[in-house]
Amino acid sequence: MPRAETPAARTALDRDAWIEAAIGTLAEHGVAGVRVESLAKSLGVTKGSFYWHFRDRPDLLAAVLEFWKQGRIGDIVKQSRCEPGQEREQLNHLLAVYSASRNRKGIRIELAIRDWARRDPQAAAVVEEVDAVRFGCARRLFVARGMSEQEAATRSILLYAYVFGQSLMDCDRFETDLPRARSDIFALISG
Amino acid sequence: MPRAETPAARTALDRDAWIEAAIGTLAEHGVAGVRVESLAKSLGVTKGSFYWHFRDRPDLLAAVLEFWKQGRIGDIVKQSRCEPGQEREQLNHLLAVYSASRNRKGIRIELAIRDWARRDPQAAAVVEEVDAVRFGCARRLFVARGMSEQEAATRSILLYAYVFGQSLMDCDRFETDLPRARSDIFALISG
DNA sequence: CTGAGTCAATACGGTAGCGTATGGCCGCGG
DNA sequence: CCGCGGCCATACGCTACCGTATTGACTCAG
Repeated sequence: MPRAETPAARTALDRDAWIEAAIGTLAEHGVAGVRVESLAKSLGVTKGSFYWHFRDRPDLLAAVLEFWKQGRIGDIVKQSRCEPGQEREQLNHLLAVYSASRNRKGIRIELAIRDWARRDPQAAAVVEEVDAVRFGCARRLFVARGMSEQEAATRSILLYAYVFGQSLMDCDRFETDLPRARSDIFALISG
Repeated sequence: MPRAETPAARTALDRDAWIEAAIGTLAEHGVAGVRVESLAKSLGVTKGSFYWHFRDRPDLLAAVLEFWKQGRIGDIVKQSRCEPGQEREQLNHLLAVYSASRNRKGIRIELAIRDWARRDPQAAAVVEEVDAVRFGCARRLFVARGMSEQEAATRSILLYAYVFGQSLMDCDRFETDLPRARSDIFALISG
């Protein structure tokens, strides 16, 4: 089976393979768990390959952060764009999409990166950027519904705090009628 | 300076010293960061001492979990006890006490343990126990204010999700008038 | 056909951490 | 004063990593 890609494209692709593998183990074991040799084994190669594509481990981690940042920013602007008048539905959509029940993998990645950010300034900067964009998107939706800037900001904080906080807990344990609880909570947050 | 303790008391004390040191680095570097040799160095001894007091590293980590569990359960029942009629104030008190602005250290420990719990069943079980007790306390306060079991449960979920979620974010970046935002949020959650 | 470029395997030295084994030191009961 | 148990130090072997250096295989252009 011949390779269809040009050499340049192959290089780029392989970097991405490493990055995606890294994100996988990041989600499962945290930053401390992404190690070049175990990554190599999971990819079926040796680290000889790794040090071809990356200068060193920090280089890979920086690439992971960049990859994640682009993905998250792209996602939030897509998920929060809506027709005028549909803002409330769109907010509900946001809550659903970012909740832990769907999107388990994404949540795990998110939590791993936020944990990482607590110790690494690079990661912290990326998380801050992503948060700022998300916050702006939510705020815009609230304002479009006629709320004051103040109230929009407050509700946006509550919204994201709730989303991330929920992902830290196992709500299923406490509430049997979770769908109803969620819709009640949505009503509280969204006004 | 002679030691006043009996040998038995000394042993117990030393175990606690290791546990507290472990919790310190747990807060700073996560579970992966608590290593017996670096812990020993920070305590001014060698690991020869460690393996006297603990069977191995997992033994220490289990002790850390137990210590934390007892502390958290004791704390929440204390913080949520109140005179009849004071329930709303007590809920506000809870929000204040568990928010990140005060209690930084506690929050860091909490987050580190929750991150740990995502990969370790032992830790997960402890977190679940603590969460259940906390949830029960909050629910009781809401019910005492005359809410239905259903609504009390829903608001309790929102309350804790907000508290933990907020500790994951740097809200200061988004909102200049944070005190006002907080009191607005409290009003939304607490009804 | 050959030389350059791409990607990976292998082998190496170095560090950090775990757990064990063993040997001291020191205080206390006999 | 002796011995013993509580507490710690030292030394060791082992594994898991990191990063480098070297070499090899395979591909293409000229």
